[in-house]
Amino acid sequence: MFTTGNLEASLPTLRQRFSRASIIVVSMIDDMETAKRVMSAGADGFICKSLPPHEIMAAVAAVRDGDMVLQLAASGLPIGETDAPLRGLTQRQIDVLRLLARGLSNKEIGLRLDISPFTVRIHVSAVLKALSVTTRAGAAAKAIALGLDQSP
Amino acid sequence: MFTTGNLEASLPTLRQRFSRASIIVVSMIDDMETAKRVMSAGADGFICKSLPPHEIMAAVAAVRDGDMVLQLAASGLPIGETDAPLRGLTQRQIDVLRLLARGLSNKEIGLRLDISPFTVRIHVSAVLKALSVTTRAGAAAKAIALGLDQSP
DNA sequence: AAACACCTAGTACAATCGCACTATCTGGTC
DNA sequence: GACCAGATAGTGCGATTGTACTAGGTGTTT
Repeated sequence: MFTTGNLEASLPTLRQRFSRASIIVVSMIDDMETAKRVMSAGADGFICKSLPPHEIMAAVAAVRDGDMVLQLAASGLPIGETDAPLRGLTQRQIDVLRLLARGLSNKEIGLRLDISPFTVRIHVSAVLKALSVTTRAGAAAKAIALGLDQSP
Repeated sequence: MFTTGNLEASLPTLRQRFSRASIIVVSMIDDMETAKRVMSAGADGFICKSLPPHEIMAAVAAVRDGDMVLQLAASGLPIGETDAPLRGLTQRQIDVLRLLARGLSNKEIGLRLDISPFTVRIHVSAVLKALSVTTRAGAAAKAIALGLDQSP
């Protein structure tokens, strides 16, 4: 992500040095001509920063997934809503996540919740998938960010 | 990379949804207070866009490598390292911990810091011992509780 | 020079993790 | 009844983790 101005000159170099990165320009400028020039300079996306956060998020996600995005406030077409990550979690999964975020192993969580460690693994896998992470450290970080570190 | 303004509100969500990404804010605003607020919101770096392109490039590269960068045009001081609220940890251990707390594996951390995964394990073990935990999920939780991913 | 702290890199090993399956039971819905 | 979501429990397997060693390099301190 980037902004225009002097930085426009840096775009080709950026594109070259970080050829595998996604570059999305978020600018206060809401002008199609500027947008196209920026895209030509090597950006994968251009979005006006006056747009609501969830649209910016959607644009970032889209670019990360390989899409090219060019979205101005004047011609703003909606993309999608960002859902709260906790919405998709069941109560049991939250129970597991809370203990996971304290550093407990599957076996320890199982003892605490009085279920088999195998079952804990099922819940942990679901939690990782729901939070879009692949490790429990990442899940713990998100759990803390969501305020799940409080004692039950 | 990002810009301030409305986007500041998007940063926590961005940090959450793209927990493994590096976020560097490039802003026309050249103010320490703003910079610190942005860093607290989840950015890995803040740099004034009036700075010359090569400095911006260097900042981007540094952030990609795991450093935290806070660089204003006015106070030209090059880099504001994360001053350790984590006593007993070396700078390298903090580097590792910060990446660990985002869910990166030892291999990924090694690639990011350009060191062997074996060396990463050494640092991780030291971190776990220093934080009195036995798992990286617990370390991630403590790291966040200690404000590792924030700025004082 | 010697001691110390730190970063680096490797091997070895047990334990755990994460994923992909199958399977049963319950409760709610169409 | 059929269907589905959720919780439970298990096996199998490759990858990862955490610990315990050895070992070389750098830089600082005494």
